[in-house]
Amino acid sequence: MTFRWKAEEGGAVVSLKTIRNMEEFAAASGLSRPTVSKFFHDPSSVRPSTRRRIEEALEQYDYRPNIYAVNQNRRLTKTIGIVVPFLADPYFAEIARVLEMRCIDAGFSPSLFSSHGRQELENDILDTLRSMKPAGVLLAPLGRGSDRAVIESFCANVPTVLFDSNIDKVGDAFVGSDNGQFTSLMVDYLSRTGGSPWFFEMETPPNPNARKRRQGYIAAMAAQGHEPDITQAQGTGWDLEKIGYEEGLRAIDERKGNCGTVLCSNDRLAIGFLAACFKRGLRVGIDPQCDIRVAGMDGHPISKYTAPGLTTVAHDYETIAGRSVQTLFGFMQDEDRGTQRTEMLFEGKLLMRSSA
Amino acid sequence: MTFRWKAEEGGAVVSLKTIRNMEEFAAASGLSRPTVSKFFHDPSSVRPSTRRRIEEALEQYDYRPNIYAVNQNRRLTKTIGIVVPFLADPYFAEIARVLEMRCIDAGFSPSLFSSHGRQELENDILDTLRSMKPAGVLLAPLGRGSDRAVIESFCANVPTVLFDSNIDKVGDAFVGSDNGQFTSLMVDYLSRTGGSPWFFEMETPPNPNARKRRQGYIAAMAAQGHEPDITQAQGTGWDLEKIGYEEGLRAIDERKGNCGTVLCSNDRLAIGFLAACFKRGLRVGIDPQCDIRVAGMDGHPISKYTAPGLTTVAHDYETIAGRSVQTLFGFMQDEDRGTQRTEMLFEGKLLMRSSA
DNA sequence: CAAATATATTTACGCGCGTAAAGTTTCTAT
DNA sequence: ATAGAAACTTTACGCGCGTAAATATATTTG
Repeated sequence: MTFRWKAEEGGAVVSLKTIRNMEEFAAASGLSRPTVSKFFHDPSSVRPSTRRRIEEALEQYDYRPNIYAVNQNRRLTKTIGIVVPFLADPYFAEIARVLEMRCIDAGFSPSLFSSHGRQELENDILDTLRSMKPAGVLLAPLGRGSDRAVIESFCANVPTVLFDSNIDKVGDAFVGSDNGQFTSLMVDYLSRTGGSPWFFEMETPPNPNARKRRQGYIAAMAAQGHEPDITQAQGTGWDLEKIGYEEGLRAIDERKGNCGTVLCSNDRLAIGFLAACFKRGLRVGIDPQCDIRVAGMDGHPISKYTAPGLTTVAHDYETIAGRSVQTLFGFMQDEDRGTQRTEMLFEGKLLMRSSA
Repeated sequence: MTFRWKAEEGGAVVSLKTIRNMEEFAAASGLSRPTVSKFFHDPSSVRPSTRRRIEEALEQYDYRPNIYAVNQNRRLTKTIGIVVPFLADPYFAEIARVLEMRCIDAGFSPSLFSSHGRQELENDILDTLRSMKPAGVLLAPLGRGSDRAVIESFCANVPTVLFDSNIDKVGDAFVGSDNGQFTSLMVDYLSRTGGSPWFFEMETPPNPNARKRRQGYIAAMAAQGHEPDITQAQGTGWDLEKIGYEEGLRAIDERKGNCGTVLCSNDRLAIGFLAACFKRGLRVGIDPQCDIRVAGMDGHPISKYTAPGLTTVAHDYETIAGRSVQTLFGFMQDEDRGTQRTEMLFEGKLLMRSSA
């Protein structure tokens, strides 16, 4: 038996047995194991005096129940899985951060995963996650790159709320941004303040929202009686600034400086495009003496600090995160989930800065 | 007992019992549980013919051992903890990504945590992590904001490699960048190509590397016979671009346009500073007709796409990640870890772009 | 083909905890 | 004070798997 010695405030010394399990901890606090077990399940479920005794013992011995033993015997754990397609993307980093905080505040243990843009990793993650018996999962799927069958079967077993990218009829709910509104809002603004924009996007974007944004652009232009004017960038993967830069150069050259106003499908593309403008000596901004106006969409954390500041439509991060978690919690209680699937779309907020 | 029916290719139908545990799975594959257990521990430890039988059964039944039961009975798990101070910072997002991939490739399950810049969360994470019995932990501590005692006691129990921020004598090893070299390299370059820089940093930076960079700056300036010229930005937290922007405006105004060359303590600060320059109408660049040269340090993913491209010193991400993981694996085997602590510092690479 | 060796089986215990049932003590309310 | 409820203790089983020991079977070697 191991002993360690701990100096008390008064100078007295008390022998502290190293606690190996709940049995020993219960003995140390002068209670029975079932009572202590009850306490860890819900501290308010025991008598206040009992609770105090346990909490005092807890300070002395810093014991924690073995999570593996606990989780083995629970049907469901207190874990909430959070899966994003690409964590190195600041948008997902930011929303994951907010989601994590909300889960922690609600007394759950978030477990964060990134698919790193790869289908086989997304599948592996869902496989792992299923075996973790999570209380629920917040999933932003790869989208285009997802294996629908895998995600579908996963959602059949685990309460899941999809966010960011929707997959038709999969999961208990979807929470995301109204991409159509994003584009129509921005097209409207750009048209009023200068001229209607051409659209700069990827031909094969990694994220399916891009498609909705394109459709939104086309619709918004049509509503104003304009022909859509779309330039598609080549390239695949998540290195969006690079693609925006390189293909931006090409686009600028093709248009021979006659650029007017460009709406980029997302902020990272726009950031690359801004670099391309700088490279070609184009002055960017809403100011009449400038050569081109550039706008983006997403409200990327850095968009405020580009030169010039990027005019964009920002996701409502807080609301999306809040509603995702809240919706998930609803389904976690619900016995007969799967009966009705809800979709929630939130509007973006126009951030007028000096680039357009 | 639950049955489900599965149509075979030939049209034949086979009854598939739902496998509940290793016992049932062993029965289904016509083997004993201990043998199957051995297989999952190491597939090559059973006879090839046996292995084939299990793998075939595995395809039919997609059974996975209960991770909680497995981990309860193992002294150590196959988990590797990865802890970063702030995941929404692209530098940490990027290095975490690389670390994760390396762990996966080595057959481990990375578990990713962000302290979100808060000490109490860092402590909680370490607490959780300890109870997870991880094989090892890769820890980038908050640094200044860390609770030394907590980290120390954690490292005493778990093989831990610190990265990014060093804490004196804590952990089995430290792997990071040589911040002194970063600054001396940059000061050297800037002095040769224009004039020696003044230094723009935070007064109370969230990351302790900032201190080393300041010292490096002072030393490098002294080596060239110059007086150091340091401007300290106010503000706390991780919103570095904002601080760089707002305090950058102040610094520019104080210097009345007479700015010369500025070296920012890190790229995010520099990005904010660039925005401040743009706001004040200062032309940034190495070109003689520009008003100011701006340099940063870190090799931030976006630094290439600022306008103008940011001259900076880049971390050797791949090497740092690789050596961190490799070092950790070494200590994981080692029985008498703790005898000697190693520190590895890697040099940064100068990225000459057009901002300085 | 027999002996030597490698591999599998059988049996059994332990891990740390959830949880149910029955009995005992403590609290609350009249 | 006393009944009744609430909380606790005791006892006991189960979860799914790791793992050790003894035994049985299969494979390799000469």
